[in-house]
Amino acid sequence: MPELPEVETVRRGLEPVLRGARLVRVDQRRPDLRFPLPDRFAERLTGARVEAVGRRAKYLLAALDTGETWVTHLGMTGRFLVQRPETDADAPGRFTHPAPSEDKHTHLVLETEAGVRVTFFDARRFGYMGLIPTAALPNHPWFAALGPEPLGPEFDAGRLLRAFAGRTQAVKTVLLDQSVVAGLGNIYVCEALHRARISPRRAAGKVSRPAAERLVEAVRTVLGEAVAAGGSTLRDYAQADGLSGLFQHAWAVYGREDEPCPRPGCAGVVKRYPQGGRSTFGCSRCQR
DNA sequence: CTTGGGTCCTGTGCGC
DNA sequence: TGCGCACAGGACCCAA
Repeated sequence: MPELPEVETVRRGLEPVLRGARLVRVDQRRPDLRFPLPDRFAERLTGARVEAVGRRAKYLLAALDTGETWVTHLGMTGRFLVQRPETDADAPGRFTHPAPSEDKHTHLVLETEAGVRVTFFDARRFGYMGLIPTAALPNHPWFAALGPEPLGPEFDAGRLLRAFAGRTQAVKTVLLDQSVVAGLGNIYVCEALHRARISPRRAAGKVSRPAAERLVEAVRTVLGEAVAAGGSTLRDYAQADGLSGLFQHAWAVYGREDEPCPRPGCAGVVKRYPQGGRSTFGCSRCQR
């Protein structure tokens, strides 16, 4: 999936066109994504004005003037496409995806009063959406157990150590638990652990305080740099404007099996191995 | 309680 | 060229 940097990048792409915009047309193409869409979903969106476009963990939040928030999780392959008619006419072929109306993976098409079209695609349909009373968001099951935002002030070594305490599970696996810290996924966990020189296989409960401090710093740096680069562009992911993020070129270990470890002075090689059914990338030389 | 494994769904890229 | 299989950013659910 899009992890935190990709979701934040999508948020930044949607905000200029959705904030303050009234939704005048909503075309819902199917009754469900990963889960059933809300009852009368299109009707409840139609006519609403978007007051703010936010993000919590990997969730996009569009607060509506109806008192509800339209919540989207992109899953693995969910994408938004923004089309401004005047821009598209000047830049044909800018979008790598087929025209929304022709694509079988187009599930939702919105149009704002200003004539901007926002299309949601999701080939694998692991994504999901909800319409939740804004006041009830913090108590909703999707949000109630989420851990701190990794780029926010609540994420620090003390809190991380408390979450790790007593856990024998590998630190890599624990970091993917959204209740420990919210927003990391497979790529950025591998990147952060490499930067912090911690083995993905180390038991979470055996991470020392200095290592936890390095880890907090590494998570912040990796995510911050990725956000600044517009996220990583993966096979099924593009920014809301159809352009590419650049961070995939900055990956130190992810997708770099058998390449030399990029850490200066380290003679190791990047290895790939499964953990919990997913691929981990790391250097066995400098990560302990 | 934690932990591991299967599950949802489709597309792509590889070896044969 | 076709076929089967492994694998892909997530996270829920259940059994042990």
